[in-house]
Amino acid sequence: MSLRLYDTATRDVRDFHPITPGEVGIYLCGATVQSAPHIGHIRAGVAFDILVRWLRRSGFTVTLIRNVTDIDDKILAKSAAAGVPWWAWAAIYERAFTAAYDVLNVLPPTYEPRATGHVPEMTALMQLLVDRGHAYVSGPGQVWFDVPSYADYGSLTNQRDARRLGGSEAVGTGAGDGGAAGRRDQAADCAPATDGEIEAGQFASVDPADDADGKRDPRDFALWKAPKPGEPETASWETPFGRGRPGWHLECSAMARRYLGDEFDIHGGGLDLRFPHHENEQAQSRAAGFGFARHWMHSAWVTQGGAKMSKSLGNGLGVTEVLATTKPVVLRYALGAVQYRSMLEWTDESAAEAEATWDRLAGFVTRATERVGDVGAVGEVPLPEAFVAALNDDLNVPAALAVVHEHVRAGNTALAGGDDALTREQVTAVRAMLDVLGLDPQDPAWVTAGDSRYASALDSLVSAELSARAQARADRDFATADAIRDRLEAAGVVVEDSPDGARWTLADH
RNA sequence: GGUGGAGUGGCCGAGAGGCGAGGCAGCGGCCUGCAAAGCCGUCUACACGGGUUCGAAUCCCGUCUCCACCUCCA
Repeated sequence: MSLRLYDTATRDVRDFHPITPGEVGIYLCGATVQSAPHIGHIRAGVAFDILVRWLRRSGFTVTLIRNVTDIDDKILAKSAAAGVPWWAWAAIYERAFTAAYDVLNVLPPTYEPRATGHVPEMTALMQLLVDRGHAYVSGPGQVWFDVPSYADYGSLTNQRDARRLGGSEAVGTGAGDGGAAGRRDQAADCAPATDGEIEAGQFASVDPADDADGKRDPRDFALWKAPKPGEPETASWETPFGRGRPGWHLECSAMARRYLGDEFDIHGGGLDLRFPHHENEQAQSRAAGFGFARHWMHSAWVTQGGAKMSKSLGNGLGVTEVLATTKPVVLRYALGAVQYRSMLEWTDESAAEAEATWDRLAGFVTRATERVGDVGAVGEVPLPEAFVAALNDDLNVPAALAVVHEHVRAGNTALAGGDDALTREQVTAVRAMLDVLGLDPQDPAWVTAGDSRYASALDSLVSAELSARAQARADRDFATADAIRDRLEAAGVVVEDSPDGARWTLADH
């Protein structure tokens, strides 16, 4: 059974076959570094990290390009308000994103290009579009993509019929079959009464400067933006079309081509990027003559109270904020445990549940490892068939975790029954599976590095207490034994008795 | 108005025509001096109304509710 992935463009799950056998090129829309990352951003990072890990585990060589948008309207506005150079502002948040990805064990991309470093590539792409009649210059530094000139506009998100705002081309193209024509007519029938209203509402919030700058069709979008009064000199670049800065969409088309070629396998990002960002990217690249992405993947949001977490709503839960009360590995578990196309509701309860479940998984691995010893690297050990099938089915992580839990149960039973061979077998399988999800409890990423002298001193002290407690228990002096346990608990040390004697761990909180 | 998605047990969350996913919480039991951890059992659900079928959570028709995108967003 091979990998099957949902494709946003075709709206179905289908077999994934890379252009070059054995190699996969992925372009992932990364952060616009204008503010600190919230857990929604990181969910996307984790979702695609699981994809990358799974592809690699399946034998593919993966090239992951995740961009950084380090120039845009909000970066300019916020940095100006703060009295900080825009490039310094961008750098602050780029570091914040990198730190968040790292702490959650999101593997670094093969390369992480910045928009500002790719002006030549963007200029070349614009030139190509102008030459082919798909872009026009309305003034110095102001370049637009000509939507009506590109008949296939709207194909990614199926918006063709809806976007009649600028003229008849998009509606009139193609013969279409009877059914499609019927649907169009139906849409047209109920349109006139509300058309004007939609149009007004639709573009009410568009920057007035854009309209004033000679856009021919309301749907046309900026490839290059002329500098606005008051913007810093450093925020614009010289091009044959005049001085200006990149439009949001152009950079991704240009960088994807630079690092992955004219056509590549997978383009990913958050669901909210589908339109207009990805629709526009595809239009630019295909109008320029390139195949661009063959497969589109979009991860769903993290919500709170049913509402999407977003910068504009201001309800984003910062990664730093969450990590104050939640272990990084638990946050990763919580963000990764739901299938990537499902909304993930974040509550205190969901975080607590993730912690309880994680403790069960990690607890087994810890106890089993103490019993049978470290089983070593698990990156190559065979994975249970059901686990493989689950991930091959559009990365069905919940189903894959069900397999993990079955093995944990079998492992716990083996552990309790003293069957070391079986325990070893199960802990190996459990770790191998969790490793694919970036959640191997023995992964160095999750080990809190501390001064080993502290650990060693603490172990000596706790061991002494536990020896005293063991003696008290042997003497059936349970009052003393329990007092020792209570004292340790008050100090944040949790004691668990087992047939092999007492073991201790540090409490989570 | 257009486009896309969702409604599953107390909660989270897979599944997508027949063989009870899994987890969390609760309850009962085993184990334990007591706990903790673990194991076993238990709570048998698919928004609503029709229909198709030997059989529907799953397919079809209709209805209701919710969410998102269409403007910057992961």
